[in-house]
Amino acid sequence: MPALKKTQAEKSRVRKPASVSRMVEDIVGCKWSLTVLSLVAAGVTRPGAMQRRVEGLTAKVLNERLRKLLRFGIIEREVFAEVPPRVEYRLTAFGRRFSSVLERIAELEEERSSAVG
Amino acid sequence: MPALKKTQAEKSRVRKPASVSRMVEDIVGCKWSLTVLSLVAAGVTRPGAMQRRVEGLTAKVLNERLRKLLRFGIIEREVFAEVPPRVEYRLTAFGRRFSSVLERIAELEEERSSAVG
DNA sequence: CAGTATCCAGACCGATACTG
DNA sequence: CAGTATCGGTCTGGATACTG
Repeated sequence: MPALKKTQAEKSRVRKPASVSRMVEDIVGCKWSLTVLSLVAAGVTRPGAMQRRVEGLTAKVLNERLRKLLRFGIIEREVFAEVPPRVEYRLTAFGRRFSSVLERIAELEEERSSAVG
Repeated sequence: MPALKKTQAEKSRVRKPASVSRMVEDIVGCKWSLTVLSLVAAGVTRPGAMQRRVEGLTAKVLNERLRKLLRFGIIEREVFAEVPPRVEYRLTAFGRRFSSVLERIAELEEERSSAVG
C-alpha cells in the first residue's frame, strides 16, 4: 500500500521524553492512578491490601498503574523472599514531592464544600 | 436476550457526582486539558487564538475541552453580539484555585531538573 | 499472593466537512 | 469566527482465566 501518510497511531506515538506535565497526563489520566497513588502514599504497601480497600479495582489494572508509577520513579518496589510471596511498594523521595501536589486536591475539595456559594 | 448482567458501559456510567478528584481524573486525563486550561489561565481567551497557539489542536477537541471545563465551573463563557461572532473564556474564582494546584507541577519540574541526581 | 494474557466494549482523538 | 456532526483508528479498562 501507498502508506505515504502516517496513521494517527504513528503520530501520537511521537511523545516527548518525560516532562512532569506528561507524567500528570499519563498518570492522573488513567482512571485509577490517583487512587493507587494515594493508597501508597497512605502507607498501603501491598497489592492485595490495595485491592481489598478499593472496590472495582482489578489486579490487572492495579498492576498496570503500579508499573507506570514505578517507571516514573514515583514509587519503589521491594520483594521479600518469603512464602507466600510478598511485595511492598512505597513512595520515593520524588514521589513524596509529586504526591504532595496531588494532595492539594483534597484541600481544594474542603475549601469548596465549605464555601458559601 | 437475557441481559441479566450489566454491560461494562452501564457500570462505568455509574459515576459519583463530581468530587474534585474526579475532576482531575476527568480533566487532566484528557490529552489536551492541561494545555487548554493553561491557555485560559494565561489570558488567551478566544478559541481561535488558542488554536493558533497550539499546533495539532483541532476545533472539535478544543471545544470538547472547553465544554468540560465549563461544566466543572472552572472557566466561564462570555458571548459578544458582534460580527464576526466573538466569544471569550476566562477562569472563574474556583478555576483560579484549581489551576494553582496544577501550576505546582511546573514548580516540581524545575525542582527536579535543578536536582543533583 | 503477585503478576500476566486475552477478549471486548467504550472513551478519546484526529480528519474532514458543515452550519450559524 | 465559533461550534457541531460523522467516521474511523487506537487505547484504556473490566471480566475472566491462568502461572509462579
